[in-house]
Amino acid sequence: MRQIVFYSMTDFLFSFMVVIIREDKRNVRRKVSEGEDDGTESEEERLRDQREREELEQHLRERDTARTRKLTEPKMSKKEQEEVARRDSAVEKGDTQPIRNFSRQEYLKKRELRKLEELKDYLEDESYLFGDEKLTEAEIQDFRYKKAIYELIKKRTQEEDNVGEYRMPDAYDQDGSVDQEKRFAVSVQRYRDTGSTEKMNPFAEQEAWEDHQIGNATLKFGAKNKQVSDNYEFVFEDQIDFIKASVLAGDNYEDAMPAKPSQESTGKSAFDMLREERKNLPIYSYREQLLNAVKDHQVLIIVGETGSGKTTQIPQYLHEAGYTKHGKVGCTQPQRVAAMSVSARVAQEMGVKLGHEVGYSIRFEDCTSEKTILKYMTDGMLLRELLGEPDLGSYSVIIVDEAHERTLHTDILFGLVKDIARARPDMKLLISSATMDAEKFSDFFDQAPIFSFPGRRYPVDICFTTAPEADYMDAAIATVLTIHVKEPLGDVLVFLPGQEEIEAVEENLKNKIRGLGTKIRELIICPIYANLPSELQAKIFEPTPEGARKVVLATNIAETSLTIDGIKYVVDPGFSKMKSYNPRTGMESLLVTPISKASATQRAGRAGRTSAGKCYRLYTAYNYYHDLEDNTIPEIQRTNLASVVLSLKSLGIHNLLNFDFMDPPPSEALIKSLELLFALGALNQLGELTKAGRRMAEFPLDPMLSKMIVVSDKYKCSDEIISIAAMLSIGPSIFYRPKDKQVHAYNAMMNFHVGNVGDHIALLKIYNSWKETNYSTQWCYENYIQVRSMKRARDIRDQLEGLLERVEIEVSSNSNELDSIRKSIVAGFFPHTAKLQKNGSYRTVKHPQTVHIHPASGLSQVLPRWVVYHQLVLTSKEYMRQVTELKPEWLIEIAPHYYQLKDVEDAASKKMPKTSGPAVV
DNA sequence: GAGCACTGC
Repeated sequence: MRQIVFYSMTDFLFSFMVVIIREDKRNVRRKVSEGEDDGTESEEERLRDQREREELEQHLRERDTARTRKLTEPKMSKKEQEEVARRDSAVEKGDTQPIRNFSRQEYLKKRELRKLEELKDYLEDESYLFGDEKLTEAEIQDFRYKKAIYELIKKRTQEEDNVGEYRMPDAYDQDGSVDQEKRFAVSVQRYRDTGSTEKMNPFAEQEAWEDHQIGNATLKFGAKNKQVSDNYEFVFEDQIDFIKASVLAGDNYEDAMPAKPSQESTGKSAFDMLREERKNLPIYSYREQLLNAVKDHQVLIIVGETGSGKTTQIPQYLHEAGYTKHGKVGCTQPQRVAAMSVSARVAQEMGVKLGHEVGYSIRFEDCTSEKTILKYMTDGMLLRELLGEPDLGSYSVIIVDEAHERTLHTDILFGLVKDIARARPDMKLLISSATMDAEKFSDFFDQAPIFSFPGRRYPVDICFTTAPEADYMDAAIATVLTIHVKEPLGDVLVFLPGQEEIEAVEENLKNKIRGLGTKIRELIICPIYANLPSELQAKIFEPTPEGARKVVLATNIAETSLTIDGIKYVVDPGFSKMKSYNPRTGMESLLVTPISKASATQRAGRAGRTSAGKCYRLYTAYNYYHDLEDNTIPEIQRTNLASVVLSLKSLGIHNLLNFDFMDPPPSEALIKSLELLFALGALNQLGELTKAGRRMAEFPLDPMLSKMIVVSDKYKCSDEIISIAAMLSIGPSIFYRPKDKQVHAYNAMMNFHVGNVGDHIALLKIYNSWKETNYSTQWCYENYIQVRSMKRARDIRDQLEGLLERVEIEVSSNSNELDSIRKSIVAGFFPHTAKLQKNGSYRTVKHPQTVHIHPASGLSQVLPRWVVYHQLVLTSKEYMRQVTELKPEWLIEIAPHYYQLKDVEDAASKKMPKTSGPAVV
């Protein structure tokens, strides 16, 4: 939103900046050469200079036109253009006086008012959103987007009328030069003083920045022959101004951090040292208070920053206080790795073997025994345990750790665990979270007391840009280079939304570095995202060589999932990709969205893990306070709930709409899921779990996949079906497509689609081929397939195979009968069917909407008349992913309760050509 | 001929 609004202004000033930058470059060059031969340039240098300038100008021209093209704002009138041209020529002549008088603000205001009028009627009427004529999700997005812009403009014009023309108080000296310190002080003051932030002029920063830039122009051109300041050597084209707006306080950081335990320096045993270290943790001094609080209250909210030791220490304290005498202490983590590493650490501290008194339990791996009293596990694992032990009778304490992350499973646990605590007064419940949202947790858990203690962290300076950035990627690159040149050594972490952006930035940075040559220190660029093969991922953990700097370009993976030591600078453009789910259409989409304040804080905190750090936010403080949400929308409100509903039903929760959610999901999503489960035969008309439903709930899969497995018993192909289910549930990360070998990768993939068997069967072929090569890694490389994904598929398949026995399904193979495999698929996915239209698109059968076969599908060129699909995604179009052909009569045969003859008969009556491919009209 | 943030059972 802010990008577009401010775009025009940034762009407007761009012509000025070009001049400034050009001049800067010249000055630098001049400075360097002057030092050597007293201002006289050699011919060679002059030519080089000229060439460079031409290159620069060419580059700027290109970028200029690119930006102009993007611009959606109304163009300036001819008169206005003439005025600007006149001012421009004044600048060229070095006569800067007129610029300061130019009524830029009036022009902008006029233009915005015009825009306001255009949008007014459309945007003040909400019925577009809720009227009879339903809009698509994309249209609604667009509407909201425009509306937000409109609100901003409206607010601004109103405020400007009240405030009058903006002037920077006291920031400029008489002669027009800028006192930087004063100026920053004023800027900072703006955020401190405004008790009611509403009163702030939202564009103050923008204008301050503009004034500043113009001030620069004045300074530079007025001082052409004067001495240029000497405190820099390189000037980057897009250097960005930051203001330090706040400090993410480090808690107790000045307290002696325990020196890294080094075996040789002390004569103590490792065990003693661990014990010493435990006493140094911030939580240690609160031990007695904490235990008293646990004794007095059944439910307790614990707030402590990361690094306070709460995850490792609290269970031990509880054990020492005797809570493990009559049951286990269970501690949930959102991630597998966390559960494993934390339990290993605790076992070490307690001097026991992992898996005995201290253990962990995650999917595919249960490292516990009968002796286990402290059990770490993933939240989803506890949810699975609840299916077998609904009152958690074997636990005396449950700790829900990292509750602020609000994962889907954590959110469900909240409701369940709250209910159990009411029924079991002897059970203690601790909810542990980082600072955010403590009150909300307390409210939810019947006003449970909050126990908070400090963590240990170094302070992080937070810097905002003084002006919004039009292109966050350019800005990120510029910031990284500025840090590299100006700041002391220390690694940099850049957050980017996705793989594509990371690759682009990597490329661009490398080019820039090459251009700068050997004058700067070495810069090592490490990309990291989940789909990156693990051997390349490991690169980020390699220590940085002496004298060099490492730049880590990361997705959200670096926000919570992995921590990198040695990061001192964080660059945060303020965006991430977020999945959203539309229950009405059943469509998923992945959108680049602004992050929340909570994740901004989390990102900033990544800079202060091993020493004091700095965080550069590529947005303004105004954006931060006004445009960012406080918290990220919890996962439960933006996901498909079918499997959640099935689990809850099998836990005996009948009235789901009244289930005690901390943030209830949209009821539409719940109802959709209930409908689906009813159609699949997992629920009866009363909403009770059927026998089939109970069997389906055993599988840790989406209900449609579970149904497919349960039905495969009938078609005697369960062996094939569980392979397909495993492959489907690892998602789209099976294929590895390096940019330079796209064609090879594509051909390799198409090998599995020979005979147009459909994507499901192709997945089966991939799995079986891999199995035949004895799970060969080499085979994966040859076929551009990700080994990691395949290994996961094998794990899942093994687990499913084990579960088959539990629900009394025989493993039976019938690999020659592809149709029976297809029928099993249809039996699970019959609500996901679509029929070919004359124009080559598809229409879903039950809730008609236009969709297309995803280009990555093997059938995207074949276009069968009827297809069953695994998933709908909204990207550039509405796409069906993983498609298989079916015969329409199967629908009547398999799902007579769902499809009537009329749903499928028109295909038979209309004489469509038998050959595949769209009919020509 | 598009595009895949991240977890988890």
